[in-house]
Amino acid sequence: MNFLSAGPTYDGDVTEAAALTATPDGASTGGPAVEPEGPSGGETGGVLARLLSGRIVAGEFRPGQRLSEAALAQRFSVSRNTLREAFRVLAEQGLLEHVPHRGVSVRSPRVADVLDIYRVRRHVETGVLARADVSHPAAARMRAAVDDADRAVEARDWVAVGTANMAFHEALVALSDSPRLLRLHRQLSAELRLAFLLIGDPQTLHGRFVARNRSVLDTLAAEGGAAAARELEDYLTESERTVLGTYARLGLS
Amino acid sequence: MNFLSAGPTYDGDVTEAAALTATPDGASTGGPAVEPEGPSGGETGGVLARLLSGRIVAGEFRPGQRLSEAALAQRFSVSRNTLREAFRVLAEQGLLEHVPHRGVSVRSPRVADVLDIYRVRRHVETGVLARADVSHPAAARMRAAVDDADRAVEARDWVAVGTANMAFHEALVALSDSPRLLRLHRQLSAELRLAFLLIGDPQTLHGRFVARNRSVLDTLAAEGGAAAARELEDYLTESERTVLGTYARLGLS
DNA sequence: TGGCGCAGATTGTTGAACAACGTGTTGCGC
DNA sequence: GCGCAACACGTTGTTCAACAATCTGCGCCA
Repeated sequence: MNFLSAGPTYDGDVTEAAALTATPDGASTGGPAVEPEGPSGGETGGVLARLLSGRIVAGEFRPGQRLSEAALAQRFSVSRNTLREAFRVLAEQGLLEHVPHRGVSVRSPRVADVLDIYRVRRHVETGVLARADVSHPAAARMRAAVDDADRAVEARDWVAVGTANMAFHEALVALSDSPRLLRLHRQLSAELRLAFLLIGDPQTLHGRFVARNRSVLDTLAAEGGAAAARELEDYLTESERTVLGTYARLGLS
Repeated sequence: MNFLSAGPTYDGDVTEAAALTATPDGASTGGPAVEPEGPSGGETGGVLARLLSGRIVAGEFRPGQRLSEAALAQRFSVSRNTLREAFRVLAEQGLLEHVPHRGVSVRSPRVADVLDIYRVRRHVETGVLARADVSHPAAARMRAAVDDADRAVEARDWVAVGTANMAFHEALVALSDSPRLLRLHRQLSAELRLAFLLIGDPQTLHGRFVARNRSVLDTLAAEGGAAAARELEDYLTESERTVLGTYARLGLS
């Protein structure tokens, strides 16, 4: 049976061609950060990759889910070839998994991936923080993210809490003024978000660490980068333990 | 004038279809490293990307050179669509630069890129070294790379010196057991090699630091990771200064 | 029950075609 | 002669249809 010809099977729009005419979302949180990089452009391939990336981390395609070339090509009104170019980009970024004659699926991070992601995050974030300059513009963005998170917690808006949390850590890495570290961190965040999608429950995962963000920031201002880095390391390790615990409880990987 | 129709203009083979049937080269230096990752597979797209990657870092395509889709597709006997998939992979890795309606060209690192690459290298390599375990298998690979480099210096084989030098640093990062750090480092090395190709002169760039590799390794064994990390940091900074000096002398970027 | 083979579906890749965009050139007016 | 617009050409962006190769699920037979 060919389910491609059955139009009414879809839950959403039949096609989403309009989504490709404009940039899907800001992708980044803050204003004019470092970012002189990126595969940006105006052509469909790059736009499609960013669009898909946003949909994936938003949970529209769940971890492990297979993405059919024919179905998605029709859904976004692009050719299979153009879609495959976007697939290659996202596979290279670690969001999709490509198995040669079996197509692509949304990456489903294993325990080993979670361990590695947190190891690199600790490595990068503590290193950046230890060398950080408190007067760097990104420090103000960290402060703003903490304030946003507080407001979101008060409003019980856990999605906004998660967004503010990610903005905090991204601003933290932006302290380094390194486009490559920032890019690496974005990819790690995206991968980690897949792990969060896999285990669900954004409240406990994000909500618990809002106060600690503020604490790290205060320590940075009061005692300097080294002390803040030590605090951040403990914080990240505890976060890792929470995620791994949930993995174990759910019997994953 | 269309130089595509002029067959005898080529210096090499007219087509290189045979190059796609087998893996081009080991890509990695050592044996079974960490590497559970990678867009590997058996299909042409992935093989082609690795093949092109090897050619680029080997200097067959020079930094800044434009890569015509039609010409390369014919040269490697693949379709433009397949070639474009490989282009997207390599652009994502930072080896190629993609400008929307102007095609791809080999990335030509600017001073800002060199600064950033060395910053991240220092960040990663010193961090790994500081936490390193001397009994890790990768330490033996570091030792082997140092020995190889010595032999290559004696034989005045500067290409082999460069290879051994890169093997040393890759083994160093492998001490972390982190696939993501290793992957990041490989990309940084590839980008840095583009900078070396841009300024030429591999002898002074690689040959000067062979002895220091051994020294770092000895310090690691004798005094531990922290001391070795400090030494490596100085070493990398001096290497950076050499590269930037050459950039300035040549009036680049 | 357990393996075999077959049919259907999906991916991998190709070639041709056309639209869209950049670039260099020609020719015009000043 | 010089600046500038129109044009022609080459290249990239994208689509479509087709076919080979591979995977998957199912029925069949022993």
